[in-house]
Formats: sequence, C-alpha cells, structure tokens
Amino acid sequence: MMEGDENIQASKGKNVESFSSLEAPRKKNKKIENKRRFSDEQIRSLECIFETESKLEPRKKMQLARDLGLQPRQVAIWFQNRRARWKSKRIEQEYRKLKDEYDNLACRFESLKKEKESLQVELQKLSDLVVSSHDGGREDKGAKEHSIEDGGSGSGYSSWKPEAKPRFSNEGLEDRVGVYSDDQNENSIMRSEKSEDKGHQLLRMDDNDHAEMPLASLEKWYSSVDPNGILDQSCSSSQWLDFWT
DNA sequence: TGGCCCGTTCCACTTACATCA
DNA sequence: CTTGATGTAAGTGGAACGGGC
Repeated sequence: MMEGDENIQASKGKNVESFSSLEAPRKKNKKIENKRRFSDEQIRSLECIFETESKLEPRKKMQLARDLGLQPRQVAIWFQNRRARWKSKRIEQEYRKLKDEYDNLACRFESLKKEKESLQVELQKLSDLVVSSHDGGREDKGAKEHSIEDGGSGSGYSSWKPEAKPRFSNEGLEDRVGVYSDDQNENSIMRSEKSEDKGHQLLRMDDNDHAEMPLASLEKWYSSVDPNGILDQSCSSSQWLDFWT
C-alpha cells in the first residue's frame, strides 16, 4: 500500500502547504480538498513516538506538530487512527491465536475419540472372549461380571442370569458418558479418571436410570475434566458434548 | 456541595480520496 | 482507460471527564 509513497512525495515534495485548506477543523463540507498522505519522514517520527506512548500529552502534541510542520489536530487524528489500526491488528492476532488453539483442541479430541472407539472395540472383544470361554459361566465368575452391571452395589445379585450378555455396546457406553443418574453423580466420573479399570468404572452407570444430567452436575463435570477452562474458551458446553456423542 | 454548562479528548464508525493491480 | 480493493486522513456523533460558575 505504501509502495508508491516515495513517488507521491517525490513529485509533490513537502505536503505541508496542502493542508492549509484543512486548517479550519471539523468543517461541515465533507469534500476533502487536496488530501495528501504524510511524508515518510513524518510517518517515521510519528511511529517512533507511538512506540513509546500511544497517547500524547497536549504539550507533546503541540511540540510534535511544530516539529513536523503539521496541525496539532492532524497529529491527534493520526494518533487516533494509529490506535485504531493497532487495536484491529491486535484483535486479528488474538483471533488467529484462539483459532489455532481451537484447531489443536479439535484435533486432539478427534484423536482421543478414535482412541476411545478402538478401546471400546478391544473391550468388546475381550468380553466376548470371557463369555465364550466360560460358556455359561459359574456363579462366582458371574458375580464378578455382574458387579459391572449393577454398579457394584450388590443389590440384584441373585437376579443375575448367566445368559445375560454384558452390555458393552458403543451406544450404551456413549450414553453413559453424556447422561447419568442423579444419585450416581460426577464422582463416578472422578473415580473412572483415577481408576486403572476405566471400562469397568464407566459401566457402573446403569442404563436403567438414564436421567438427563443436571446442568450443575454437567458444569462440575466439565470443570473436573477441564480445570483450566480451555474448552470454554472456544466452544460451548453443548458443542463439546456433541464431540463426545 | 450538588448541578449545570462548556470545552476537550477519546472511541467507533463512516466518508472521501489516493493508489495499485 | 476503467474498476474494484485497499489504506489512510479526516468527519461525525456520542460518552466521559475536568474546570468554572
């Protein structure tokens, strides 16, 4: 944009005189006669001062205007416009930075999602293996598997049926991630974070009590998963939920 | 002391112009 | 030569602030 400035300034020389028509500030007529860009030297001086102070004291403004052969108002306006340019540039940089962070997080989520899916497949295979190897199972083994089903409460132990296949389907798991019961609050998730046996912990949440997760619990859960609030910086809670489901 | 007016400055938005591809 | 895009000096209106009365 400024490439042609040398030519302009060279052909027109010092442009101070050009502004004589602008000496009456804020004139109603919108036509700007002989609008000229400031010379490179003027811009250099202004930029140099802007680097150290983005706002000018009145006395300094007068002095600078004298030094550069400009009207004080021109100096003030230049600083105003310069602050506006600086601000929009900064906003643009912040936007890019946030977008990069968002892209990185989205990428990480995608890979974690894939990892989760492969682990689920692996889990399914192992559970099938266990079921088939025991072919009906004995009661002590069955009790172990059953503890997965009933959340380890021990209740309903006698109602367990050997032929009942453990619910390891993806659908069930995903439901458990996004939706769980009120009385089995976020502690279940916390335990699963710490536990070595994440698959079992996740399965402790029963399909039978699929109540919608209360908003307060949901937020607690987010803060436990994302203590720094990184997720909230680029995405709403519901959007991140969509990631998981 | 509180309220009003006035001048100044700042910001956000817009316009007008110069320049370039 | 025309035209659309872009950068920038300056206009405009409103808010905030300080000083004088």
